[in-house]
Amino acid sequence: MAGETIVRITDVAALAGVSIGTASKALNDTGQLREETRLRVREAAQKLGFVMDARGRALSSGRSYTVGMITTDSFGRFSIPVMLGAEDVLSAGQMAVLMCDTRDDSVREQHYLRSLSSRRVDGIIVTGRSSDPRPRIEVDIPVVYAFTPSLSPDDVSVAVDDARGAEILAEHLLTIGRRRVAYVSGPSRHAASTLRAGAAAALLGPNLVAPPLFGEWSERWGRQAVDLLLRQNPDVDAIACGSDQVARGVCDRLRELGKSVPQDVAVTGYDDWNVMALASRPPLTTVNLRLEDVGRLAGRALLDLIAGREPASAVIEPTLVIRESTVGA
Amino acid sequence: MAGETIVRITDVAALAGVSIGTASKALNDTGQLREETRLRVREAAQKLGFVMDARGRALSSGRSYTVGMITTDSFGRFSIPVMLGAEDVLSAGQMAVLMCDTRDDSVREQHYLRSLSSRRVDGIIVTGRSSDPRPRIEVDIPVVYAFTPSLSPDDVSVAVDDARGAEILAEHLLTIGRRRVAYVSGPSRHAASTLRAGAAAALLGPNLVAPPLFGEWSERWGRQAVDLLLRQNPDVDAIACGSDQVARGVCDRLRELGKSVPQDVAVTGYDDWNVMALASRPPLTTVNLRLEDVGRLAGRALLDLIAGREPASAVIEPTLVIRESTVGA
DNA sequence: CGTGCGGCGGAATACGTTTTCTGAGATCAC
DNA sequence: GTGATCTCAGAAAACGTATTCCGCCGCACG
Repeated sequence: MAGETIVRITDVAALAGVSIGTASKALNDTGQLREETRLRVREAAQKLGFVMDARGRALSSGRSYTVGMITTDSFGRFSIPVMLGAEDVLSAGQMAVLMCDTRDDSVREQHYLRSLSSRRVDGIIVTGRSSDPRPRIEVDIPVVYAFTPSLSPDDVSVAVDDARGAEILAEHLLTIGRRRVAYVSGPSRHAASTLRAGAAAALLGPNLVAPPLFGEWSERWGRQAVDLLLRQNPDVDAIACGSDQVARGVCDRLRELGKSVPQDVAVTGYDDWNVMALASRPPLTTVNLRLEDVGRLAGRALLDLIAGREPASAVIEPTLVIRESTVGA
Repeated sequence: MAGETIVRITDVAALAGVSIGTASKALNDTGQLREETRLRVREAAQKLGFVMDARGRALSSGRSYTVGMITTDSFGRFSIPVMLGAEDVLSAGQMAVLMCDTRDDSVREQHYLRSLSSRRVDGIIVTGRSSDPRPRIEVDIPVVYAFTPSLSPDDVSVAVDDARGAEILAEHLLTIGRRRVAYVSGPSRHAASTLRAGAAAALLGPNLVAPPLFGEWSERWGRQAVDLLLRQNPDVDAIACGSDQVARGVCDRLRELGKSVPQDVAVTGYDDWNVMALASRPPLTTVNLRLEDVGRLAGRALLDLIAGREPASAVIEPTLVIRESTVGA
């Protein structure tokens, strides 16, 4: 175990009394060998503590068993769960993952693409900060886009269903009997932001008391929005927010004004970011984007692509998470 | 550019009219070649868009130009900045980084160690969730511990100076004239937690109005702690907290009780976690752990180790970040 | 008893580099 | 003009594995 001289497949073959080609076949479950021979080789490998040299394998098989994970997000709040999910299924498939944080810099992106190409990775997963689509990357190996879909419909993307998330929350508010709903969104320049606001508005119809308010992704904006809103619509009975951060600000301000949540006003967030959704008073009803599932699916799709199959793009439906900000404690 | 047939060093050599060995030397700045020859080869490589095949290189040079990054932290709040810093200097050194998230599972850790060993990585960076030391990993290649130091003093570790961070904050509170200070810490089972509380207490001396309070890393605990504290010591004029989360809870509760921060009570956090420190009302004075610097230093240390040099362990001193929770707005 | 066939394992080659060793030519001292 | 010294570049041997043939053996069949 601790006798640390590196053991090659040659050594395994010698101990098992077979040729090195045979040893290779035995260890990889390829070729046609008697079961007994396979076993003998495996035992020899076991005994010697053989770990295959990935370099040799990569060179001769043409497969590096390595994939690149490119993110523009510096491993932020959204890309991390995606990466964890992807890494989970990839490493179960014996793939190693090279991390590439481009920081939204195209020079760095080029650098990483060269590095990955030089390493002959079997494929690439691309993810990022937002669910807005991005330009495709031009390489001739398998690529899967996760969370941040590709603009090109020919690419394989695993996205989240942003509109559906907003609808789920709107339905929930209607279900619990709210009829005077307001929508407090993030910045209008985010496609996801307007998409969600639009979907919610469409579903709420006349139950929406005012046009969606656009601002920023912050608690401060949530607090400001409450003031704006109550001035025009003092009888609002629910506020759907574009993010958990905004929702938390909304809750704080409502409490300060003596309105009780959810009795007077129900509040919903978006994202199920624990540090916001659970710390809020009261904890937030929100939707969970299932980003780990997005990552997992993307990982599987990439494995499929590498194996020569043709996975389809997919859209993951978020799930409703009900907490005390909409249903009485 | 787009004529995508893979180009090998052989092709470069042919175009430059030299042997493949010569081409290799020219591209790697090794051996002795006429400058003109080097140039000729480089131009040929340029023209053909040659990118070196890392597999061949790894096999024949013994260097994979790849390092493993092992974290127990699922890429959490602490490990991420560390990884970004490390990745920054490593990728500048032409190293690729394999990500390995062990999720605190020793089975997964073994799996990753096998994978890294199989890939013949040049070195490993180990990081994690807390600044508490951890057992070393037993491999015979260069390893540097970042943020989470190794228990063994023979290993190279880059750590944060936890005690010093607490002292800096305590000094700051004394400097602004506070003389009745309380300390609200995290869980006592965290070494870092007790270490910081101890260091602050020692420096504050008689200016500490009560023994440190231990609880958990949450806003809720911060709010509870305020109630406990004011019952016994209604005249407290500063509360130092074990984390920004706790401090935010403290601020919220103080405000609810009609105490103004910082006029009545100054509050300090710890970690400079933006989403807490900046969102708090008022924004928190805290210490920044400089985790990216920790990562960068660790990366450089690893490069040194790989190059055969002998870098020393280091401790990074946190910096004070002054905001409105201690100095009047 | 010869022919063909199927199951099994070995030999050889390929993968794309780096690196060491060797030798050809040029330069220099005498 | 001869031998020694240098400068440069090529030939060839690694590195560790996968894979493609090829041939051997034993068996069934005619």
